[in-house]
Amino acid sequence: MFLALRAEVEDCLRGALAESGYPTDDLGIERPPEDVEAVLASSVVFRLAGAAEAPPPAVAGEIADAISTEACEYVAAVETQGPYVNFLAGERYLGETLRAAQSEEYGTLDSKDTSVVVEHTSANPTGPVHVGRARNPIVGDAVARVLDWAGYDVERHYYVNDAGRQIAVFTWAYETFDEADLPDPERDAPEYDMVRYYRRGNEFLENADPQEAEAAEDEIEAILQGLEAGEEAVYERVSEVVDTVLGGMCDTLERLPAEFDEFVKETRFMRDGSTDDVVERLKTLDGAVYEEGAWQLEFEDIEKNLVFLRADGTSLYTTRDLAHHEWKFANFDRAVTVLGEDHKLQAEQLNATLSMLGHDTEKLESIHYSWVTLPEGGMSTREGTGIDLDELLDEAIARAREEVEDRMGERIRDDDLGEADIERIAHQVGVGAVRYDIVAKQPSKGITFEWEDALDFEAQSAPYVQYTHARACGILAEARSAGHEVPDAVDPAVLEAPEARDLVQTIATFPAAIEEAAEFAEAFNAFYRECRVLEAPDETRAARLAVVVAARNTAANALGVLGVEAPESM
RNA sequence: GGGCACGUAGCUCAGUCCGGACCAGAGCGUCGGACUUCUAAUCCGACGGUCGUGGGUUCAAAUCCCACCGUGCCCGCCA
Repeated sequence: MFLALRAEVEDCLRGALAESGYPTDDLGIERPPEDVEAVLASSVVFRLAGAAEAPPPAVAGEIADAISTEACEYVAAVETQGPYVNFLAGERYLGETLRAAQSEEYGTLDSKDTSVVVEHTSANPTGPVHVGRARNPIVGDAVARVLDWAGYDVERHYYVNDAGRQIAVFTWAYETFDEADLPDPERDAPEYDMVRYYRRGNEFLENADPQEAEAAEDEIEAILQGLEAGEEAVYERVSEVVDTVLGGMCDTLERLPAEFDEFVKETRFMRDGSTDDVVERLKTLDGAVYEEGAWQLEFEDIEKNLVFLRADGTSLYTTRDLAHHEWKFANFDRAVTVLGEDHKLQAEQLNATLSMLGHDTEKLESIHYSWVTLPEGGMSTREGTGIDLDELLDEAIARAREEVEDRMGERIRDDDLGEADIERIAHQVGVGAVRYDIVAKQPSKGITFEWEDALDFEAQSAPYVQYTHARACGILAEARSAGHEVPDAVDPAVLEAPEARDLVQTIATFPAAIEEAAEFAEAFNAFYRECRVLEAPDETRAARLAVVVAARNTAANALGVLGVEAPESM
């Protein structure tokens, strides 16, 4: 309804401006501050400073007078307040919102008939997922959910690096070292088991005497060459390592949950010849140069050249990623990639190159996030420093569980929560708090990991919104057992309490701003405090029950978009 | 050294794109209040800010421009 209201406001304003002979290119529509009753407002008068001769408030009055609300469905009145033109919504707006929000699908937008591939995480399969990387699956999964909600056909992809030097090192190390010489794994899971070889291999390459190191480098080089040549045997050796580690990493990611429709391997674009094909086309570009035995590409506004073919004839990560993106262009309408900030330069070069190859890079979007660091510094899989995502989730659930158990004693509601409920709530709240903490912050900002901040169970956190959902469910459960029906149609005039009206107005903006979950929860809690539902007179109770259903659906969907579970009790 | 981000209350952050009701908001923490009531993981109030610093543009700047300071990332025939 909010979207329809906004469209109506735009029409009214544009019409009034045209009538008075003012430009209509910038309508200046905005949300007014909380203490103003209007749903939408316009500061267009400021932008008319030159064209209008009169003082701003007078111009605002002139515009307001020129608007007729008779033809409007949702706009009930237009007022001015100083230079601002304010638009107030009518009963119909509330009624329609309430009706729309009765649907469990509330907030979804119509299909856009556009496919979009969201690539996220894509961490090298070298070891356990650590917290430094954890922003990627959480942000990526939330982006995919939002796009899905917004009507796009979304596919989630994990791009698997199974062709790089690190993987060749890993494969060599796995085949070379003996498990008996390795430390015990930190956890009983495949990636924790495997990462020990990787760490040992890197350690060896750094510290071994030059002759031994060189022999190892020859073996690593042979693996890279084998992959480049498409040798099946080499591919199988590498796959054993990659698939094992990746399988373990995915078990961890599923706990968030972050799941994927497809795992796209780099080697795929070597085996099907598309990497070679890209290389051939790159060589013919104007910016292509052959220097010191390697093929490179020069850019107009990027200082650094892109080497796309090594002197030994093998391809590089970005070369394969070019083939990968051409494949995306061929199969999807749009593509979004979630990447760490360390990939910024690479992403710029990728984009510039794709555009030189004749692709429309407007269809691509990348979201860069900054690393999560520890107070004492960064995290590294190779060095084994940092906190693993498994560890964070375990701790989050354990702390949430403590919290649930603490609260059991002072619980008023007698709904007999059993051990299974405690387990469920601890899981929902713990994981939800972690996700919310990550999603609530702009990806570009650095985060220093602190247990206390990541695991906040109070206001402005996932549990805050989850709690409103549980409260709404509680009311509805009581209503059901008392035999109260939720009415099909509601006369909004019955909703006299300002808190009820305010809540419905907040619910109305949800489709436009799904991330305003906390704001909505606040409105619900005010309603909860001031408006008794079950003890109200019949007609009022019915209307308020409809509001509760609307609120429950809004809470469930706001959480759903963030990928957080909505508990029916907690 | 060059490029890109980030810098707002003690702490964690909104607001910055598209300057206007913002003489800046929220949560946490601190202090004080509210459970005989549909879940107190809630609610109400108080305290708390040179919007990194200095210039500039404008009727108007946290928001735009310039310089500087601090932090992070990048500048590999690694990914």
